[in-house]
Amino acid sequence: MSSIINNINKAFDHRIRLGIMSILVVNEYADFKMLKELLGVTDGNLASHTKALEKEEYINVEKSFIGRKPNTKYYVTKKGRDAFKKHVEAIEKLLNR
Amino acid sequence: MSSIINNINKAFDHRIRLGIMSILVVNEYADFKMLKELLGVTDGNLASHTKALEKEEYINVEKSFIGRKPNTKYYVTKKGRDAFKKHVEAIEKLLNR
DNA sequence: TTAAAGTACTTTGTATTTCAAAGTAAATAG
DNA sequence: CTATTTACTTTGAAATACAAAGTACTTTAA
Repeated sequence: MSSIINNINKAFDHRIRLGIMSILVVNEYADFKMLKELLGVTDGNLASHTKALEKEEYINVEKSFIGRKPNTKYYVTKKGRDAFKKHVEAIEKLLNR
Repeated sequence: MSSIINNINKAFDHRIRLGIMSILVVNEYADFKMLKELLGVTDGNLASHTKALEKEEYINVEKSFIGRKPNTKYYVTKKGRDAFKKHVEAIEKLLNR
């Protein structure tokens, strides 16, 4: 049952989602445009990765209008922050065996 | 062109391949059974991930018989070791921003 | 001695995931 | 106005992940 990769969270086991989380844990929030630019990904690709994290309740999404333009903000949840911490620890443990 | 996830190597961006590499960089070699047990994966799954790393020339494969039983040993290549080092540094950089 | 179970993989096919292109809708620029 | 840009969402094909089944033996044990 227990293996050396057991505590690596599948939800974070992709560079784009790892990037999203590492941005959100230090920034409190980021909007679609900011994530897109920092990560250098296409729109559709980013949307599907944020959706996956949202589904797990690791981030939440707040839609509003800034002036008359739509704006989507992403926040990490408590659950997400905790899970990410465990994930990072698991990676570090794996790499420093 | 350059983003915060740019130096993360797609070939290592999966927990199983990350696990395989982290085993191989410290052990010089591991056989199929050892990898399977350490990682807790199914046979077919392990085979496809080792094949992916082999294709990139990050590991090489040596088939022989131990007694009368087939045995497959995996070694990390120089190229693999270098690429993995860069990958690990990229992850660490990302996580400690 | 032969049947059953185990070992060490490989092959196959489906399910899931990833991704970019195209689509939508409103804003701003010319 | 019309054209382009911004800010996303939807769609569907392609790639990937995965387990189950298959192959080719070897070992156990009745």
